Amino acid sequence: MSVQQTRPSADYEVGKYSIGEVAERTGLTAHTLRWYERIGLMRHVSRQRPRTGGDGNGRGSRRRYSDHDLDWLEFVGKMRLTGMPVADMLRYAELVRQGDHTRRARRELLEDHREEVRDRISDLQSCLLVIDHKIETYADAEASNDDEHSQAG
Amino acid sequence: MSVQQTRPSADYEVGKYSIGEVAERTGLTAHTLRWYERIGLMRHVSRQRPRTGGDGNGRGSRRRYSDHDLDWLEFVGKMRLTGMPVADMLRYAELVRQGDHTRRARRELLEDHREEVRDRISDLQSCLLVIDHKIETYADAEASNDDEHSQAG
DNA sequence: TGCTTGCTTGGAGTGCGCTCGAACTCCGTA
DNA sequence: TACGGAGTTCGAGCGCACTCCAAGCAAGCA
Repeated sequence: MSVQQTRPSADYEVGKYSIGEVAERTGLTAHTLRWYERIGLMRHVSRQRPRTGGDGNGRGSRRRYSDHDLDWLEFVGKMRLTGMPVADMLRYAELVRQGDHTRRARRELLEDHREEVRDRISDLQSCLLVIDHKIETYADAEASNDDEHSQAG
Repeated sequence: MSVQQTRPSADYEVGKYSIGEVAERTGLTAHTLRWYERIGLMRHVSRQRPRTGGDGNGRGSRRRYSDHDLDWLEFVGKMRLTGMPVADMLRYAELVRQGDHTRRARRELLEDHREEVRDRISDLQSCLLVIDHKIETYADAEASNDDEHSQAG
């Protein structure tokens, strides 16, 4: 679940999972996984070289996702769930690729996003109160079997 | 703020506000207000009859929004903010138009939506923890000036 | 050898919620 | 009477985040 800075296991970067398996695990479609790679939201996923030769990059070569890839996808999934635009995630991904000296920028990006998420939560909570109130009003009206004729509602 | 079943004031339904005023008050654009009406998300807004005659419905007649319209727009705004799809709000609006016998259906629709909002809030809260954790990790790394070379992060 | 299943590519298409444009009308002020 | 500004209509266009398609490749199995 965690996206860590280092990994104990040596095969953390080894391609193990087909696109189908990853789709199933992440809930994303294979289409979306390929699209993420195409737009640069994921680094280039390693390919399985076909037995019939070639360098593993021609048509017909297959993606093999590593645990590292899965961790990244999980993180991306969380960010998407919080409504971070793909463009911002791309920016973050680029910072990661640029190396350690971008850590401060990444942290600031996340801090800005955290503020947005907090705002969003409080928006939702205040809307929830409105919904609760309205449901209560309906429940009361049903209970008392009244039949007033307002259009508001 | 409230969308009530009845209103004390007799002019609650009287058209008072131009589309520009309503746009300013609600934060929606005039385009969006007209679009809401077109798709049926608002009842037909009353029109100001031009002095040169006509029935007030030709090209050039102007919308006049009432307080009732503003209340409805505010409610719609809340629902939009919580991510209710326009199609669902349309369904709700149609139920309102159909009259009091649809109150139960409306309540159920709102209850379903409330569940979604609650789920959304808890999603956001759990994502917030992940973001917090990640920011902390970055802050620690910055504080200790370390320079490990992982790609994850 | 053929068949099926799963994968590959680049590019086109989709659904949502607006957003904008063109051409026109009305109203108030000079 | 002219002009600017706000409003009208219908319909086309846009940005986002996918989603799908056509044509072809690869591997397993009968």
